[in-house]
Amino acid sequence: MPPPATPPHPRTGRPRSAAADAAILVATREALVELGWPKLTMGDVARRAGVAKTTLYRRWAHKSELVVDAVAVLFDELELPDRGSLLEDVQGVVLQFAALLERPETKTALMAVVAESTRDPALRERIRSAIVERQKRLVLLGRERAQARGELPYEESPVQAARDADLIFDVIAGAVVHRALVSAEPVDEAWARSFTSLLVSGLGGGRGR
Amino acid sequence: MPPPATPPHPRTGRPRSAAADAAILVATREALVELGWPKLTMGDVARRAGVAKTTLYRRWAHKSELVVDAVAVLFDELELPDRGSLLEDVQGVVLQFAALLERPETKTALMAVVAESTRDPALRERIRSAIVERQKRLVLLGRERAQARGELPYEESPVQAARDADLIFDVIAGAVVHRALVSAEPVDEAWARSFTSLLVSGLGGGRGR
Amino acid sequence: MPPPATPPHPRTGRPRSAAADAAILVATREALVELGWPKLTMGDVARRAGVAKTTLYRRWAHKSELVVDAVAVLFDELELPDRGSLLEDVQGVVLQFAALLERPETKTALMAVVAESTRDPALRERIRSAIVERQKRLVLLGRERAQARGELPYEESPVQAARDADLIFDVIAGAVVHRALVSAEPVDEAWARSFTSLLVSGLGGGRGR
Amino acid sequence: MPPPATPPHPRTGRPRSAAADAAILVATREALVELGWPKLTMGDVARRAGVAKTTLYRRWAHKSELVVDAVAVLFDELELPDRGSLLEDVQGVVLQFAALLERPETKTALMAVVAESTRDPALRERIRSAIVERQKRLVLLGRERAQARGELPYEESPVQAARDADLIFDVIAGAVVHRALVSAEPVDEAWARSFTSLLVSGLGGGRGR
DNA sequence: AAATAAACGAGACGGTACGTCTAGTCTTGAT
DNA sequence: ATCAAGACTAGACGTACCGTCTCGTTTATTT
Repeated sequence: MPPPATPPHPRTGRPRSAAADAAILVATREALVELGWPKLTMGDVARRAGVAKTTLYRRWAHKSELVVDAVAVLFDELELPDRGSLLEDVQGVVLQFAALLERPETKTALMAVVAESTRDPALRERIRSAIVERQKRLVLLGRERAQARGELPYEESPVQAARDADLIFDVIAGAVVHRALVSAEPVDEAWARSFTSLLVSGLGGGRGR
Repeated sequence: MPPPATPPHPRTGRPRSAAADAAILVATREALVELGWPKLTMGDVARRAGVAKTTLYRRWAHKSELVVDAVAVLFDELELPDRGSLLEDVQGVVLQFAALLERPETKTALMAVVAESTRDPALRERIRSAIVERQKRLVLLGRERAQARGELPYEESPVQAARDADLIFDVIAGAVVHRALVSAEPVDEAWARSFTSLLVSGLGGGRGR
Repeated sequence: MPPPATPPHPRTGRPRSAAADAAILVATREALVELGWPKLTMGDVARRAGVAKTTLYRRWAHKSELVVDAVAVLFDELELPDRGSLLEDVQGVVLQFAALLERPETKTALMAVVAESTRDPALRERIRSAIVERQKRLVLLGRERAQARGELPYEESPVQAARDADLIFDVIAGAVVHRALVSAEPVDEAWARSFTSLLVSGLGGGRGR
Repeated sequence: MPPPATPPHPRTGRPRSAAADAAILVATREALVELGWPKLTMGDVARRAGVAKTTLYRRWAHKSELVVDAVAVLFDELELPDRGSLLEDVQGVVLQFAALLERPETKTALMAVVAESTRDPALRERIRSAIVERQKRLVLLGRERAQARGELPYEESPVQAARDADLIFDVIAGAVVHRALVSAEPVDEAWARSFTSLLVSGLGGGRGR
């Protein structure tokens, strides 16, 4: 996330410190771990980053935008190793995602910024572009593999393919988030297996529509 | 919501005003609609309810607990009218739930209190008992009906039945919440149909297992 | 200076703490001594007084008003002991006033609030009522004594008497302040003698008008 | 005001802009008129002068020194036209001085820098040399004229002459400043007449000593 | 009827974060 | 070495809100 808010006159004057950018994001993650979202303050982040509050506000207008940028990078660590079958691939990504949501930075921050975003379109867009859209790649990759294996048919239209990917993303991410944060129950291997099985075979247990 | 925090000596002295209880919850929902979670203040709620701040804090220790109670009652309005098939029943509850999440009170408050609860076990418990557990009734009822219709088999063990209900609840609620609040896309009839179809038949379209 | 700014509804609610009033004024004088006017901050005064900033701002809207009230009481310590002659009485009060202006609280604060008052009529009025008008008593007393001793004639009209007192006050206070703070030279016994002599006898050395 | 702070190596590199010097002082006076001392900011002065803040700080180390220099030149406009008698000469200079103190630049700035100077010896010296000492010329000139007219005796020793001039300067300037800024009453012709009369004849009305 | 006990409205209290502002310094590229 | 531009550190500003407290008052139950 190097240049979060581009300055209007990029030529003249002293350039912005890239070191400050990085230090602030690191400090934000640290503060999230130690304090959690509600006790994280801009002043504290500045102090941790060894930076003046002005420097922080010059880049991020609000706490929520700063936190989105600080946390987004963690989501990029998610991977989809080929485990041989659709079922096992989904199961793997579910557990990875659950582990990510167990990290104190993300656990405390994700729902908070989403909550904030319900009243702030700019923040909503930032969440979408920095987190949501980027992670759909996992769904696309998983489907490609399953199609190559013959586990799933090839989509008939690209429009429908995109819609399906969105749906599957909401179902997987939504279920894990809801289990982990709302129901506040562990997302362990057993749950992942049950969920994956349900997702692949359906409520009817694969006995038809 | 009956008296939320029972006083220690319930016999003597002036009894608590039931009118205040109600006025506070109404005022809280009003404030949520107008201001949203982050700008809702205890002082403002007290002013709207025509009540002193003391009266408010005598009943709810924190802003988040007040909001949970104020919002929980809205979830009790969810119903599961018998529409003749499992598919249509799920579709109906999905749309109802989506409509509820479109209301400004719930939209702004639900994720906020969940976010807060990641660091506050008491709040987590309050959310679970006031919202999560109460709404699982919809899953249980839906399953009973489907079993009666022969659309679903009867569970073999009560333990497994409970686990399955939890799972299904997380999947349905999670998908809708994620679609509506995180992806910030509309939960319309088309999406509800696709989602229901996926849920009932699975990724494999009913051919798998 | 107990009630600096009267609250609008004096009956209801928790009454203001008189202890806070006193602690704040003491803390202000301490801070003036240690830091001087320009480095005195509202937050620091609050900290010293063991009081929240809110409590301070509830009573004094601006730093300058607080300082006027904190310093005014020091001026009330000025006295006019009867030393037997007009010349010696004036000399005595000049030295007392000079000693007061040497104290770090007053030295650093007096000119600062006067400077501020050039743009703030309310502050100007506060200075006038809290300091200027109260100290004119010294001129009035000194004149009475001199008249009783036959050193000065009785005034013909009360209006003229008031005007003369104002004039003499401005001359004495002005000269001492200018010598001490603007010229920044010591106001010692020798200077006090010269000044008194000039004041009583005039430039012409008493040889006529 | 020639270059206020001489650079260490006056030979090499780009020479300082004399236009900047002038523009800064003009801008400072403008800002004083519009905003007054407390709201005058270095950034604003720089903007008004069309100059970078660096350029400003290269010449004046602190806001107060800049203001002293900007204001000092106004005091040089004071004159002592020969009005024929000591009494009338003093009266004239009193009214001129009062008019100067009525100008918003000086009214707001003079007491402010004096206040600042109570804790800053360098500033005190700058005020003394740029304002106080320069204006003593008026006292010296007035005395010479009065001596030539035979209204005042010639001093016996030059040391005593200097002391007397200092005293008279403090009395005149102090009285006018105190009347105008502390008592905040108008210095009009009537007051000037009363004051001059007191100064020349003394409290005893010329009968004393 | 009087006494007791808790609830009530009002608003002051300590504490703390907010986001803005200014002082004065530093870093860039251009003159 | 100067300049304009603008980022930088440091820290005060005055406001807002939280959750607690201290008043005087009200309303019930218990004596």
